[in-house]
Amino acid sequence: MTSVPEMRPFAESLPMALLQAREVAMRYFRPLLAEHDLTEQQWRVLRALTSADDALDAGELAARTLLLAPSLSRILAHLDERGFVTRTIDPTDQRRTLVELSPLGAKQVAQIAPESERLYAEIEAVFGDGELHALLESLHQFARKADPDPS
Amino acid sequence: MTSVPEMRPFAESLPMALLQAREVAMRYFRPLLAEHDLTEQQWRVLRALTSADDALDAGELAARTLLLAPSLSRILAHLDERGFVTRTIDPTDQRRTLVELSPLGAKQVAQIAPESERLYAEIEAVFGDGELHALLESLHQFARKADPDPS
DNA sequence: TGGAGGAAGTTAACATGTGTAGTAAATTTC
DNA sequence: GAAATTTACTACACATGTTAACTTCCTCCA
Repeated sequence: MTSVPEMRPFAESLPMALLQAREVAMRYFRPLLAEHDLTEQQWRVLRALTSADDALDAGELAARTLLLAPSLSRILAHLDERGFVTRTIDPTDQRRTLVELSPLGAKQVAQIAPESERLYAEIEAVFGDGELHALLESLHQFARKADPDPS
Repeated sequence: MTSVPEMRPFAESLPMALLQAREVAMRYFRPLLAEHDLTEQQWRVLRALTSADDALDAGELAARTLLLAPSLSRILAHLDERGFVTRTIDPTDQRRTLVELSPLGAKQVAQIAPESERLYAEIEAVFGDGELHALLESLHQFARKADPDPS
């Protein structure tokens, strides 16, 4: 009989709790994104570019969207095909690719944003405004303090 | 000029905060899993079976690991090949597949568990024991209260 | 100054995630 | 008791996660 040493209950582990919470949150947004034929990751890219309000190089964009470079590369190819972003080589450093939201891409974001905000407000309402902000603060603090490699 | 309506800053959104926090947490465990040639998802399955301490049907296992049935199906095929789990048809309900941790699988878990617990303790130490428990409690509460479809 | 070493990005290969459709066994319904 | 429904799993298609290899370009220093 191979007995397993004491481990905390699976369902109560931090990684599972985070995954479960994210799953719950994303259930609000998935139908909206599906309506507009956007994956979660594609939306993250459009969102990050909107928030940056300027061109970003691929590395910076990867960091902000928490995507790996190879994934981002493919995603950008798709978004470029659909006309939502433009890619240009940085003239000051030709290794870098500058990514910018196109007018069509901005239009797409503008079309989705209101409904997205409505869903976010729904989450706030259900969970409680104060609780949500406390959770966010706790998450940010965790990311700051626990990051083993704050690159 | 297509102006985008007010949206909360991308980096402060709940889905990104959850993703970022999970990313930070997983950075502790990935090297350990890689050493043992296990993906995150495979480990979730082994962990869930260990925690259950009994055979689970595929549906229940999918629910507990937050995996979709098609993903779980493939993962189980791989774990079966490696001899970590066994799959048998439930004699009392032949629709169901019962999944059980094999002795070899249990041995594998037993080999990883101590180091995993050590890493978990490291996170507790860095972030603070109280803060971590508060965060976990908040995450569980969010999952309970905000789930739009508590199946 | 030019070549070694490093950095940025892409491509490739394989596994998993996600959604849709299909299949088989059990259950329900009439 | 047979058709319709339910339940669980499987098959397939496409997108992403992950690692490694490769290309091109930049930096730096002997």
